Amino acid sequence: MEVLPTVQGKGAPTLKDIAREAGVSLATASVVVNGSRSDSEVRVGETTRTRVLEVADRLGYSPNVMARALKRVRLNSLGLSFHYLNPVDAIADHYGATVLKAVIGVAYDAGYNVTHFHKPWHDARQSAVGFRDQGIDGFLIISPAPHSQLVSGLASLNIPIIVLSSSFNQLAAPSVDVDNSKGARQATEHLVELGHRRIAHVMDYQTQFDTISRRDTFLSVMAEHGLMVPENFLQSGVPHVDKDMLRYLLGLPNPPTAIFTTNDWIASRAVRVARNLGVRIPEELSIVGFDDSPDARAADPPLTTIRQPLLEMAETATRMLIRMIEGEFIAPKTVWFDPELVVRESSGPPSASRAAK
Amino acid sequence: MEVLPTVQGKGAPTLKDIAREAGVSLATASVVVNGSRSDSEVRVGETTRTRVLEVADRLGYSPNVMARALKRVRLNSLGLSFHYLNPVDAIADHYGATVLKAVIGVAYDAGYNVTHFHKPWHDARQSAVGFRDQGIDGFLIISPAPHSQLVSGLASLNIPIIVLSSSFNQLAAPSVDVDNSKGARQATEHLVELGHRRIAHVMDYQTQFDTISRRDTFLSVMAEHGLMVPENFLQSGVPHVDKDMLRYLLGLPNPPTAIFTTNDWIASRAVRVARNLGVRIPEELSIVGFDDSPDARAADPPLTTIRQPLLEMAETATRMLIRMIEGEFIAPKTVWFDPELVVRESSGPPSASRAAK
DNA sequence: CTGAAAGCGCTAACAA
DNA sequence: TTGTTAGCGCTTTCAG
Repeated sequence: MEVLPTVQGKGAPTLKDIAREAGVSLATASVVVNGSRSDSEVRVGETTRTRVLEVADRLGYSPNVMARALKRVRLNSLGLSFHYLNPVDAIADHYGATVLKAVIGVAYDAGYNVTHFHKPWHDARQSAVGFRDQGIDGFLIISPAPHSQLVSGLASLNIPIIVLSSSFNQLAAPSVDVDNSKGARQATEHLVELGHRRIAHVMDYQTQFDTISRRDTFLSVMAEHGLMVPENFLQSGVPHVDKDMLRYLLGLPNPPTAIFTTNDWIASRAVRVARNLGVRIPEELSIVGFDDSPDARAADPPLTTIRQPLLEMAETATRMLIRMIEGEFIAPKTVWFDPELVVRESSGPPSASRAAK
Repeated sequence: MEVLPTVQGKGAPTLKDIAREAGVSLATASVVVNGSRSDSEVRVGETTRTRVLEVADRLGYSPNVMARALKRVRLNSLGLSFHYLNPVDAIADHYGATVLKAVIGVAYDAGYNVTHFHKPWHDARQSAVGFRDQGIDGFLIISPAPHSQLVSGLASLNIPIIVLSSSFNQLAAPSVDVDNSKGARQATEHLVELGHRRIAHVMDYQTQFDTISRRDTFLSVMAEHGLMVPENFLQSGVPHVDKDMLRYLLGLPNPPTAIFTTNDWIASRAVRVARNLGVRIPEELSIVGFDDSPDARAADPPLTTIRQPLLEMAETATRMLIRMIEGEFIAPKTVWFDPELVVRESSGPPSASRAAK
């Protein structure tokens, strides 16, 4: 029976062991075991090499990452810091799961592993310092708060970082984001082209950057078309669209014929509440969301929405990080991804009677 | 060739730096900086101690985890291996996000961080060896396949591991799971008590362990009550309940008056398809799910379901792992969590006409 | 109370 | 082609 290697620290075979066993020097063993230099094939004789490899295999050797790290080689390890502090909810689930999937996939393919860092962000400058020696090569910061000191802190320490989904100005690091403004424009123009004139907007009550950008663009586009948006057409969900809000909106003297919401989660809630209120969609009310999350398909009727290519975005961010880590210079700019209008069944032309002023 | 600076190589102050700066020896600095022995308070003079601390603070010192690890101290780091290979879908989203939240929360409170490991599982024995020196103290394995070699491999290496959501027999490690059998019993008996006699079951087409256990218990309970389950009342979603299946089920000479599904996702699909088919729920058809995921609440009507305390389960698993890592012996048994029947609006007594044979 | 010294496992000059 | 050697930053006896 083979001798089972044990946990690190409990006598796992070391390079020294295999060197002794194979009758070569430590250095030779090292070179063989991790084809260090490209010319290593030449450096070590074929017989020696196979012998060493054989021993390494027999002993169940695997290099001690920690020791290797001490030599200031890259650790091939990414830090990931999610910034959705909210309790798990429908949005966070999908967003987080998608991002995680992308990051892990790309990292794995590139030979990196990813570890979570969730130290408290208050006192972020301090945290940043703490991260430095945690043994990661770079950080991916997911959706940090607008003025996150974590970003500036890490950046000032010269740690490679990429920011995802939070591309405010003056960001001290490269970032990846969807073009929220373009998406909001697509949504608004879609509705306008269908003939809607009275369009309401419902946003999350949290003042995230993307949320604001979507609302502002909505307002600009409406203005460009000479359409007025009454003050009370601008609502905030808490964070869902509740019956009262919708009833209020639809009970106005000149009710909206369409609603553009800041995300699919809110939109799908709105659809459901509307249906329970006996409002037919899209005949009596059009609703357009944002994200194209599973909520959009699951809604009944399925949502017209703005697709955000989250998976690709996260993959791109991860690749950028790895390139930075591997020495490439990447300017602290934002890579914008184009959103895409996905027309499903929750939007249509306003009915003649309602469209009439 | 140049060696690119890694995060930690960036000229961060070392213990040596602070020792020199404070005019003490390396050893003293070490003792002060990480109150090593319980009697360290005594070991170092108060003045020296404050001076060292002050310098450390001023220089922004933080210990190099890698170097410390070399000394075979615990690394305070957990490995996490998710086993949901499927593309991100609604179930995986919520399951994964909840587990991750629990694990990270508990780990953080205990001063551990968590890193993802997703090396290929085929060739698991090999992978296990590879994990050993990755610098983690223990592994949390989420929902491994029934005969995962990863589990046995890791176990044989004597690495502390805990398995979540996959408690088949002969497991070589402690595990945490919901009592699927009890849950299926609650669901089935709920339906029987409401007066249902013809109950169908729809499961995922994947043969996961929990799925099988739920179906088998459903059958046992039905048998205990002397109720027959025709062969064609046992269906598999692909993985959703499609129109045809439901139409088939309801079109049978003696159609079921209720359906118990293997999870909420399938149940919520079923509810929606039924509604589109013009079937009223629960008057004409009762549907009971499993999990109490967000899908259950989001369904219309909201689902009666079996609540699985996933967050607590994952937290418990993490705590167990940490206890193992810290030296406590934990027997390789399963800790079962009780499921709980949550009655909402998707279940009710069968209507008189349909209940009649 | 404090310092000197010996490594942890590995890599990379530099020798041979 | 191979071996020797000097650390990486830290902890920890063991002497002063």
